[in-house]
Amino acid sequence: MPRAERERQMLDAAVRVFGKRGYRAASMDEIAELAGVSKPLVYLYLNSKEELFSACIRREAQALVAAIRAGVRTDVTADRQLWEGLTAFFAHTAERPDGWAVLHSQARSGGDPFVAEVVAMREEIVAFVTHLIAEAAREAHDNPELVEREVAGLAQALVGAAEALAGWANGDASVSAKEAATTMMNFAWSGLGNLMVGERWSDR
Amino acid sequence: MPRAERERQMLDAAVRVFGKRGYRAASMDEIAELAGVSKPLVYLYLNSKEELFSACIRREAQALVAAIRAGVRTDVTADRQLWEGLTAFFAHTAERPDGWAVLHSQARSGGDPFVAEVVAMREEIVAFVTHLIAEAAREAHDNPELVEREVAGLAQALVGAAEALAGWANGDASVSAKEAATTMMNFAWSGLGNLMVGERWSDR
Amino acid sequence: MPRAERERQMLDAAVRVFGKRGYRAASMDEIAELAGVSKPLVYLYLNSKEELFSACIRREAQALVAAIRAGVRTDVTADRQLWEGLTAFFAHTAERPDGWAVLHSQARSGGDPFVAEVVAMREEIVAFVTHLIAEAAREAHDNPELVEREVAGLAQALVGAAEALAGWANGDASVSAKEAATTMMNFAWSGLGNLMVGERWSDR
Amino acid sequence: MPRAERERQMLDAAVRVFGKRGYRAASMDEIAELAGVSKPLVYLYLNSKEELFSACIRREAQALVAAIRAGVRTDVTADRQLWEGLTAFFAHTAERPDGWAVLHSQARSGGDPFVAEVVAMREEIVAFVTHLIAEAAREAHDNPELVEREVAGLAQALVGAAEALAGWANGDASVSAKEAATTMMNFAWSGLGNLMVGERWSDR
DNA sequence: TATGAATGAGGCTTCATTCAT
DNA sequence: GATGAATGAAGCCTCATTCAT
Repeated sequence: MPRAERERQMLDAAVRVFGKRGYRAASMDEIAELAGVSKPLVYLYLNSKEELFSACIRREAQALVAAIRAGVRTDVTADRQLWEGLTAFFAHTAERPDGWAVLHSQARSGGDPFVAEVVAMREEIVAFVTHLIAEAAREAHDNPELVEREVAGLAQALVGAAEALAGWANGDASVSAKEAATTMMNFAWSGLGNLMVGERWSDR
Repeated sequence: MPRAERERQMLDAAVRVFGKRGYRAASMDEIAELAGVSKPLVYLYLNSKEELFSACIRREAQALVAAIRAGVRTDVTADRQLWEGLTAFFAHTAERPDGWAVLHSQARSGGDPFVAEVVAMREEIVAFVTHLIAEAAREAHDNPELVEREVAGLAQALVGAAEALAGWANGDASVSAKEAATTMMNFAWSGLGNLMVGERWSDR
Repeated sequence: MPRAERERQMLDAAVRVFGKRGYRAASMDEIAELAGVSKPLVYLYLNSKEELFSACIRREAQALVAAIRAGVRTDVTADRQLWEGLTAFFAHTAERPDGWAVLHSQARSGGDPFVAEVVAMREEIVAFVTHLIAEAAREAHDNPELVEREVAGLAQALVGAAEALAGWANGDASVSAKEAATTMMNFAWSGLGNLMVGERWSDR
Repeated sequence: MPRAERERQMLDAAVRVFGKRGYRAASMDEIAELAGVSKPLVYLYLNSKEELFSACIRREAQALVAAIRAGVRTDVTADRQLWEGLTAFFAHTAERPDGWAVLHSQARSGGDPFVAEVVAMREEIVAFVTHLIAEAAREAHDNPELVEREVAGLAQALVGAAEALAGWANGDASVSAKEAATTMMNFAWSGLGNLMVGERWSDR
């Protein structure tokens, strides 16, 4: 069997096991068995547990970012772009729960090198959101009161909210990607205060 | 030395080590040494690594919930209550970073029993937020369109956003609890759409 | 059982196993079993295979040097001192064959850190021999032709000859320490050329 | 590429790696890579690590013995023959340091089968030296006091001294083969006692 | 109350070796 | 003649946990 395919099998297995057990609790034995190969082969191709975990993080991070990019059209209004990005995000995390667990839960507790890798990906998404907020401000004739520092906080909050909703939507509640995205837009775009008086965000 | 104080020392050490290393990577040796006692004593008082970690989670969860409760007056409007709760939350997590790391990062990757414990605490906070949102809806003459299922999502999103902001405020950026809470209120109460046109939430 | 005694047991076992098998081929399992303890205890007391081997080298080197020093009186002529030192050396290596194997055969093939340690010990002995040769030159009214560089070579040769004789005397042939020392003196002090014409060195 | 040349390449690589790392620490991977061939080819030609190491020992041992034989004329006096043999020995070990390391340091710590092989070579050299000493005794009208057992010891000592000088001359000090051989002759033929009073051995 | 001494179990990693092409 | 792909076996090391005092 060619090397590339074997590597994919191994990464699939590793993402599954790391996602369920965490970095430390996962055992190379279990990963190798799930991949259907012997342990030495895993080491021959991926060198060490640490590099294997890094490879998982990188693969899943790139897949997630790519999915979001693919879901967003660039010739629509900022709020619409945000909605599309959120929809793609919820759809992707629902489709690959173990990959999402690796990125969201496990990479953060594995120590500095892994945290750095997942933080880099998160920064990319945060930057995208920040850009959308700035775009929206321009569309609304540039609100000068929105200082950069505050925008950064808003973007962090928005991403954090989406992350939390992803866990909730794919877990206890069973909510479609579009529903989750709409909830996010009502929350983040319209704001609770407006929701109280009946104003909602709508994708039409 | 009385047992209660010894136990507190051990829990302090355990929270510190678990917070920094994670459940699996933490070693009972390091905890005992940091606590200044011998390992058998740790086992005598706290039985096992698993129970010790559970005890840490419980203690930190109760402390966090108590801090939030203590910060919220009940005789003010719902949005004001929310602001006070957020302020208390950010202040507490800034004061006890290791405790917050245990609850937020480490407990989630330690396996089912621990996840359950921290989920229970989170539910308590989510319930409080849910209650506030319902209260607000009542204050605004009961907006009948807000169905329960959607409120649940909104509460999850709000809590997630706050969690993300906590990490951001105490980490890279250095933001005071009040600033963070204000950012949250602008984000969650006013909504980005309104911010764009210059409408902000204010605590006055 | 007190720690000091356990450590001695472990070092005894380690010297035996390292001496027979060499650094790489020796297994911590075999050492622990021969010492009558579990492997973790070996690690608790001696940290790693590398440190354990170093400890063996140091202990055996010090014992050998001490034995030689103890066997040499300082108030006799240089050739007599040399004879006494050689006798002590052959007696000691005959008594502790595994220790001698560690120093002579195994430490040299274990890599730089170990080589350095055994080289240091050898330098000590070479320095002692060098001193004796200089002393002898003084007793013979200071032969000015003996330049320092040549004395160094002579000392190396003498020590090398003794090392080779030790292996031979304790191995194939069975030769007493005194016989071996006498052979060495005939060889090194009188020289083959003189032996040919019947002149021997004698300890009387 | 013809088989003979490929085998030579492999042995060259193996001698280099075994000489530097020792038998156990050397890896077939490194040897194959240094030889520029794939591992299965090494096995096809040389069967196993053990046989490969044996082949290295045999090749280097034969080369050393051949070099010594080639350097000694048989129609000169015994001491002159000895001097020529020593010169050839020092020159050869200086030229092939890895080969000498294999024979001197590594083969001895690799276990019985290898020790036997290198001991056989050493015996050959010792026998040659023994023969020279007997020859010298005959030249000096047969000193009857030199019993066979003692001659064996003297030959061992002489060979050991030369081995030690080889390591010293090629390592720390930088001494030419002729200088080293002369030092050896002063030491072994004249004896320290005579050196003290100014009598040296000379090759003229 | 408190600890020095000790271990069973398990994980990461490496290596000599072979097979199918 | 030559190799990419693959593995059984074994070694170093760590850790949660207990016992005797």
